Amino acid sequence: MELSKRYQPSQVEEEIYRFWDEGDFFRADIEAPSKGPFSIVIPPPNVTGRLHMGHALNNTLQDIIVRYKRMDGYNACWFPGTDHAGIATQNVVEKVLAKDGLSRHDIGREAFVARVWEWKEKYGSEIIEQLKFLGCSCDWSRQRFTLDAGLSRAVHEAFVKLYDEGLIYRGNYMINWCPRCETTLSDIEVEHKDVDGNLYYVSYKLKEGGQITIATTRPETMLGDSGVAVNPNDERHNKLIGKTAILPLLGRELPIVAAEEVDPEFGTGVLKITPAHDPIDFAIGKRNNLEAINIFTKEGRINENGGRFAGMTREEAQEAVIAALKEEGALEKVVPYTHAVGHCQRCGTAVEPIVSTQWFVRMQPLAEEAIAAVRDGRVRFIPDRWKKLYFDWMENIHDWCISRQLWWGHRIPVWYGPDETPFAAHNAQEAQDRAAEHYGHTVELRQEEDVLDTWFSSSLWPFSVMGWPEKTPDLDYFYPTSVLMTGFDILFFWVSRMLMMGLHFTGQVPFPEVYITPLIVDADGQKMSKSKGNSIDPMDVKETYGMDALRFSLAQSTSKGRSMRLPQSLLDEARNFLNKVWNMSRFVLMNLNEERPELPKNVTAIEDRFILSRLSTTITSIRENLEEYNFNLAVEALYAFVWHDYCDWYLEMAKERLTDGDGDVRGVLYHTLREIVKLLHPFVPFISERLWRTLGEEPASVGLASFPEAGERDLKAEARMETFQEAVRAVRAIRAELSVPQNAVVSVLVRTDDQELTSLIDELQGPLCTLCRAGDWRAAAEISAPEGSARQVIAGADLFVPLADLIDIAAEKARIAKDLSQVESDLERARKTLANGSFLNHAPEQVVEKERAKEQEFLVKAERLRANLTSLEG
RNA sequence: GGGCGAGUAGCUCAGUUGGGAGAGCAUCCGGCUUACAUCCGGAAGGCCACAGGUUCGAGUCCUGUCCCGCCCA
Repeated sequence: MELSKRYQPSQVEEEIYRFWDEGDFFRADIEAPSKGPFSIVIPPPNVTGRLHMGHALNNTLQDIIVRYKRMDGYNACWFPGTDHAGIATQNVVEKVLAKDGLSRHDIGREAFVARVWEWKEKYGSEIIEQLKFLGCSCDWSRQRFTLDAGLSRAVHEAFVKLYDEGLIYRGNYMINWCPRCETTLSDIEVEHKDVDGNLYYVSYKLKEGGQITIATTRPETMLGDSGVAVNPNDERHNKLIGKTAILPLLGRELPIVAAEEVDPEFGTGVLKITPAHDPIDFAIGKRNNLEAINIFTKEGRINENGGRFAGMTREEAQEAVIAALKEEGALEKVVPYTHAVGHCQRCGTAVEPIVSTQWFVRMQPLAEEAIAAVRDGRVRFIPDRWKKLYFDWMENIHDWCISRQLWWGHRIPVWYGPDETPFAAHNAQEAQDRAAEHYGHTVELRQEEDVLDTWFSSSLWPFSVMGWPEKTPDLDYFYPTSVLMTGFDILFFWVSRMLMMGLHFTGQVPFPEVYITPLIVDADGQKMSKSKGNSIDPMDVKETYGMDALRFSLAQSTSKGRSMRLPQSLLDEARNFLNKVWNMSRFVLMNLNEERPELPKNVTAIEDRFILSRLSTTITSIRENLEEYNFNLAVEALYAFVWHDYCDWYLEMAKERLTDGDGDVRGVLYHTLREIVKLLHPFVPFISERLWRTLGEEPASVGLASFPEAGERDLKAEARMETFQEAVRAVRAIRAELSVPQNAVVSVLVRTDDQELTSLIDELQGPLCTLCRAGDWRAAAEISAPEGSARQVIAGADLFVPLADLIDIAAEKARIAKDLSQVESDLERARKTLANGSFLNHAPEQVVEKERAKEQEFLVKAERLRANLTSLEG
């Protein structure tokens, strides 16, 4: 297989994508011999979703870990699937219907749900295809959907069990209502945003004579007022307690009650009480037996309780009420005021708090165990700090409103008898049986209309995907999963609930580790979102850079901060790197032809020992950093090794040996390349797979090859190589800074009495000459600088490059003077440190020794530089 | 109002027990040295936000301030 001169990702990715699809390489076999199970469940994306950067990041990181573990000998299984996403999916299909001028009510529940399924079958796999484009090595044979039959069973089982245990109840409470989606929302589905509004000061007459002034941001809600409250400690107003105010416009009588919740600092210190539409008012109303008057229809319009305002939207009602108050002379003043308003996370509509009968999960008993699991270390958060946020939320948890007035979702498995007694059951028959037992005879039952919050089924995901409540081999083998990787935005929605449900239903934590990914933000530090128009589409990046480049960039910028950016320069860098990888492979293969040499048993050449040692260091670094989820550090180690150690130095040194027919170099070159391809694979699966196939190695997919193991380090060789590099760089610097013509061949004289250095120069004569275009390098103790030489001081030696008339003496003097001043300031700092008595007394011995050595080094270097300078004077 | 995260080279960021400030991109200089110009070689660039404190020694630890972002109320 020939390699093109440039790496062209689109061709390669398409080819490899098909290869994986046909090869079915990611299917886990629980019977296969391995180091043991390793499993991850995917955060199931919405069926309506399209891949965004958050998905790309999250799934790239999961894939890196899964591929690494699979290569490292674990029986790795990544469970994929999608989420039925109640509101989002229902909205999508309603929009489709709307094009034909239809609403879901026009076609009815059954037909509507059928339409949604149709839609799902047709379009619901787009995001899965995109995950495949991204290179995700999920076990597609185990793909699930939160609304499929198996998962529905899990939901019914969980619901009935919680109900029977008294952990699910039905009750009339304040909930959040989205008038656009026409459903309840849980607390965390409401986003609070500051809104510029007004504070309206309204005058209420007192029945006993006189008046009071009440400030409110929402005058239209006064239509539902049933009381007035003041703080009992507020000297200005507490004498009003027990009196009666008269509601303007409607003339309703409002008892004035005492409530500690009233903030005397806010407005006038007098609060109007609308128990049906404010959580605080609800509590105050309940304590004082005030009527909760609902004034809204489910579409968010004023209902019959609003008298002449009935039928108006909230906005219209506000305007009309203000106008009427003005007319009545009850509006005292209007002051601009900014306040927080809850909005539907899904559609952005302002949420209406209303009192309504809904289904709830009693959270506290569930939370306790889940808190304990994190506290005692059964679950670890990475980064660790996230557990604080988790505790804060879990310790102040509220009951979870799980009923949704939607048609798309798990219909609540509750049936009502003729007297509204609820029977929770796995199915209609069981409900009949339970009802019959209750009533003593068969009755007609009516199933609850509402469906469950989508997150209810998601909370069961880590075990429901494995077949729970059945006792399946998968569940037995892969549960608990090994790690959960997701963004912090669903820490409450999903992670904490999975912990609670996992512990409750399986008695085990669903995952011992939770790795929280950073959030991708734009150049201004803003969250990427479709509505802001500041998001980058991964599919566009696929076209321009390829998915490997995207994955590489994402991994490279994934540190342990809370947010990360993805600048284009990073994508450029990744693309360049992959092109480099491509070309270095091409170079090696061109030189080897069909040969695939073994690594020699004993290598002797310094550069061979060096590259193998550095390879070991790199392997260790990648392994350690992946174990700790330090993706950026793993990538950095790999990048530096491949580009700098292997390409810049080893390959360059190998060139001459290849033409000389050296045997060792071929083996080392090829061995290292093969190891690099394997190391690359978790990060950039497409290009590495392509290269692996070109190498013709076994097994068929590099993803099934074993991950490299680190060998011994050879510090001696690394040190000698470092000296070599310093020498080469010194001559290159001379050439560049003194503008020695590119094609001029120079000689290098090294004055040193260091035997090792002398032998090193002898041994590496060839590469020394090649790498800095020298005719020869000569080392001896007795060497004096020829007339017109450039000079450079390296560790343990003076280096002279005779340039005769090519040399610009002034430039050379300036060059040396600059070095000298640098060394002198280093020397001075070292001297100062060592002159400090407390340093000598307090610092550890090694540190002092190190400082002494530095002083000596600088001293020698300065001396030599000065000598070089004076010799140029003459 | 409370909490969390960030502030290091022009840009994006590394810097994990406190001991001579790093990378990539961008910039400047020189090169089509045939694996790669998505490249090669060289150079320049930083009171590590600010002010205190601990320490022989602080980018790193403590306190406060400023600015930005996010979450919660």
